[in-house]
Amino acid sequence: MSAEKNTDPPRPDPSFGQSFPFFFDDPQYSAFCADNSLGPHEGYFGGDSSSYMSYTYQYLGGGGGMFDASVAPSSYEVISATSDLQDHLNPGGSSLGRGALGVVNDENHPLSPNSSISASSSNEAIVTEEDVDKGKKEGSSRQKVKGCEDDGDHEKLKKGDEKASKKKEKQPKEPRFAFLTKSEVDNLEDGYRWRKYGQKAVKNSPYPRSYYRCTSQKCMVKKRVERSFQDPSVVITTYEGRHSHLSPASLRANAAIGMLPTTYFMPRSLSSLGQSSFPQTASVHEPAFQRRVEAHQDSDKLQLPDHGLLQDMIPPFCHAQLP
DNA sequence: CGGGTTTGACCCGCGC
DNA sequence: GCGCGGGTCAAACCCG
Repeated sequence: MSAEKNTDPPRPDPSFGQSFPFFFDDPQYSAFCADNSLGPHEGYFGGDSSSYMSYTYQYLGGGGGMFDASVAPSSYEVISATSDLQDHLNPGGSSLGRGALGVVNDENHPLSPNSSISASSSNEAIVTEEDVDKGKKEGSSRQKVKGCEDDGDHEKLKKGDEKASKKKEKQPKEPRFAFLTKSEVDNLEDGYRWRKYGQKAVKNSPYPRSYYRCTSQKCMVKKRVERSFQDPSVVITTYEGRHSHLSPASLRANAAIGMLPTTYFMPRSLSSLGQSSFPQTASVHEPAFQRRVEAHQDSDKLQLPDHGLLQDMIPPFCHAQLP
């Protein structure tokens, strides 16, 4: 995509924070915590709107990061994906304080009502009910629900029929995954091809929000890109849905190095958390996750919710590898 | 010419 | 019921 036009609001000078090393060699590909501190990276994973999972992990030097260098973005730094997305989307609201990796499933909200999270580490992430309520309010927006399934038939229905069908079959929302990224460019290279289909001014923010769809046929994945009002150097990218295909970049890269296209990298901290010197926490309300996490709590290990889900949702440079 | 972007109009659910 | 605001559509435009 060649460039946002200069109709965009003035870009802040990129003030990239302290970075720390990943497993890949290219020094461009680095990441840091939202507070620019080294150390564990925290996140939340949720299964549905009434569940969530929090975890903490550390990028271990030389062990592998969360990022697939072959398709990693080249001009920005991933701060984190966030559960305080709503806060960034809601300028003026109180901050949750930390960046966090999050699946924003839902009725547009990453966390369940009455939920609270605390991560026991040097990077504490706390989500309060207040935050949840705020997020709920902010997340009151909704999307049109297409009458068509994933059969790739994007033909427009007649307005009337469309309306009717929309009202009836309220499809469950696709899971969402939000990234905070320090970048001077809004539209981050993530290995997939996107077609912009809309742009809207964001209330209380000078920065517009752009809407993209995956250009691949039959792939209904969307992403929203906007700049944080609170920190204009931060780009908030929200992915929605699961790619039904591999990313072109991933395919290219894997072909180049003779890998199977389904091979991804996973941080050592995720594949063998027991080796991490940092404490991990996992608090989960969703039963399925709860069982799995509890089973690992004694060993202080973290269980990711669903690798398949994550692989489909997370941008290719962030794919997790099946253990 | 095909594919992507721009942008105003439109749709729709929610809150008041 | 109405207005607001987020999300989407689609025609016009741009560009390689």
